[in-house]
Amino acid sequence: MKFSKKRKLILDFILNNDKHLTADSIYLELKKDNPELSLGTVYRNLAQLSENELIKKISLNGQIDVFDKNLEKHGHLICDLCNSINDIDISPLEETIKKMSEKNNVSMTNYELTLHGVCKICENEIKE
Amino acid sequence: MKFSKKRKLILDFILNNDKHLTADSIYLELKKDNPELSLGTVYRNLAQLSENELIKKISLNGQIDVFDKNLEKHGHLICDLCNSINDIDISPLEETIKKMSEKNNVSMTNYELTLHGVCKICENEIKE
DNA sequence: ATAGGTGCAAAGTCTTTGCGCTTAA
DNA sequence: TTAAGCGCAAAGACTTTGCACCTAT
Repeated sequence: MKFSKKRKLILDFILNNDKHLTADSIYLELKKDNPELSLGTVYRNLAQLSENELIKKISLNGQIDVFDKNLEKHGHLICDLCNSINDIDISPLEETIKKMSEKNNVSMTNYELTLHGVCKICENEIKE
Repeated sequence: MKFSKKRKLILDFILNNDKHLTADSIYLELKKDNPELSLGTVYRNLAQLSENELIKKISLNGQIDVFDKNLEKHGHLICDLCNSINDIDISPLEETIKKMSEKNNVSMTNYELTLHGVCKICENEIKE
């Protein structure tokens, strides 16, 4: 994989960002300082970078794909109110899920867990 | 909610089918005997029926939504080879997930678990 | 030198929607 | 009767792709 200027730009942006980013949000943000950047390039790079496991592609609630710098196995919490996405540790489930796949007689290659609820920030706003 | 002929047609088809169906597959299948059926109607009915909890909308791996007659809480196994979707029992995780949401300090409303791997049928084909 | 990357715009896929007609309750 | 549903076709949202030019290696 070649490391073009655009590719570095996109990768750095993701690595230096704590949010879960959509292709479009990356495009819009980077376009501010790089007006010639095209959305197609962003999509092509996100595909390339996630194939090469430098970032992680997450298909959560259908609609929009989101990209994550956290390559570790983890779950997501999507807030019902603000739609924010937060990573959660799912190591406590690891064992049970493995057993489950054995019980179902399947050789598991991967799994995804997504919780829906109200995030801490929104919870606090309600209390006020 | 009114129970029009088309709505009954679509609901019955889902309830009498064991597969996880996409809007398009429902449309194509029903159109055979109901040539005037339109895809918009299928989408509108699927939305309506799942809002009223007669069927369940499942957004799995991003792209396409799928509809399920199984209203019980359950997980899904998507086969890496044939892309089939099978329901799996996730009751063994219930407790741990609840604890996890408490630990993360969020009021959980729902969760989804999807396993990826090789289903029994494909597994057997490989062995042969 | 050249395989791979880029911008741009067109096309693709899935889903929603506006409109005038139809139908269940 | 009338709110809700329908067919149709157009539009939306997100993503991919073809092409001619450019650039990292």
